[in-house]
Amino acid sequence: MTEAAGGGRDAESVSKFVESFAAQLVEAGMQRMAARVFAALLSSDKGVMTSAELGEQLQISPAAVSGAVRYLAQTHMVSREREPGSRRERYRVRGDQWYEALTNREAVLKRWEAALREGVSSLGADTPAGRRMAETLAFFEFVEGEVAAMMERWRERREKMFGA
Amino acid sequence: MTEAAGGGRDAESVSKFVESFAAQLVEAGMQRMAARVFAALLSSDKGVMTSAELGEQLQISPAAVSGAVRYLAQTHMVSREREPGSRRERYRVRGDQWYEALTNREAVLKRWEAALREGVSSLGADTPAGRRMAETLAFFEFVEGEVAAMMERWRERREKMFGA
DNA sequence: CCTTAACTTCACAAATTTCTGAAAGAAGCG
DNA sequence: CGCTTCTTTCAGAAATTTGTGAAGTTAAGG
Repeated sequence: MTEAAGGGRDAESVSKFVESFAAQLVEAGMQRMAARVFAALLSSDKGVMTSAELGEQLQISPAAVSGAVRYLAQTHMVSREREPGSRRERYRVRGDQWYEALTNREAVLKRWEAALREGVSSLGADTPAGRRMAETLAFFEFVEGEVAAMMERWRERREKMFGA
Repeated sequence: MTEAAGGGRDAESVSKFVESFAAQLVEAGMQRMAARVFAALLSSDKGVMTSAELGEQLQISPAAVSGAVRYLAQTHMVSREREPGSRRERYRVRGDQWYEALTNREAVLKRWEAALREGVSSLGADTPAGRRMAETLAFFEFVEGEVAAMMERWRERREKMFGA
C-alpha cells in the first residue's frame, strides 16, 4: 500500500503535487515560497498547518514561512488563526478561498482605473490617445461589475454542488 | 501653452502618465520595461510606435525594446506590424487590446486545472484534501466559462459605445 | 515576574533577473 | 550582389530579489 502508517498520505505524491502546482503559480507571477506554502496547505488533510509543519514539510526556514504567509494573508489566499491558549499560529486555506482572493483583485483594478482617469484628463479626452485610454478604462469598469456578478453566481452554484 | 509646436503633446504630461501607469502594472507583476513600453504605446497619439521612437522616449537601449516587445507580443498586449517596404517594425496597441490579453489568460487557467486534476486523482477524490482541490477545480472551470460569456457581452457593449 | 515557546524582523550572502554594448543576422534598395 | 538600416541575440555588469541565521519581540504558563 502507498498509505504509510501514522495517518500520513503518501508523502511523495503530496510533494509531487505541491511542487508541480506551485511551479504553475510561480510561472503566473507568484513568489516561489508563497506558492509552495499555498500548495502545501491546499493538499494538506485538514487544510490547516502550523508554521513549524510548513517549514518541516517544505524544508524552509521559519523566516521564509513568515514571509510567505504574510504575503498570502495580505492577498487573502489564506487566513491566519490564533490557536486559543497557545502561541502557535495556524494557517488555513478553504476550498472557496480563491473566491476571496479574486474578489480582492478589485483593489488593483481600482488603482489602474485611477491612473487611467488621470491619463485621460491630462492628455485630453478629445485626443486619440485620450479616447483610447477612455476605452480601456470603460473595459475595466465593465469587468469590475461583471466579476462581482459572477462571484454571486458562483456562490449559488457552490452551495448546490458542495453545500454551504 | 503646454502644447509644443510640431504636433507633440506636452512631453512631461505624457511621461508622467507613462511612468505612473507603468508603476501600477509593475506592482501587479509585469516586467518593468514591458510595462513602460506598453504605457508609452497606450498614450501615444496613433497607438503605434517604432522601436527607435520607443527607445528614444523611454531612454532605453534597442535591446531592451526588443525584449519588452517580445514579451508584450507573446501575451497579446501589443501587435507587431511590418511596415511594408521598410525594415522598420511598428508596434501597435488598440483600445480593446486588454480584451485580447485577458482572453489569452485561458491557457494559464488550463494548466492550473490540469495540475489540480492530477492532484485530485493522486491524493484521492474521497480524501478531504481531494475534495478541497476538486472544489478549487470546479471554481476555475466555472470562471473559465463565465469569462468567455463576459467577453462576448463586452464585445456587444463596446460596439454600442465606441462603434465597431 | 521570569521562563520559554513561538513568530517576526534584520542584515547579509547567494541566486536570479534585468539592462546594456557589441556583434551578428535579416531585408530592402541601389 | 553588396550596402545600409533595422532588429535580434549574446555575454557580462549591475541591480534586485530571495532565503537564511541570528537577534528581537510578544505572550503563555509556571
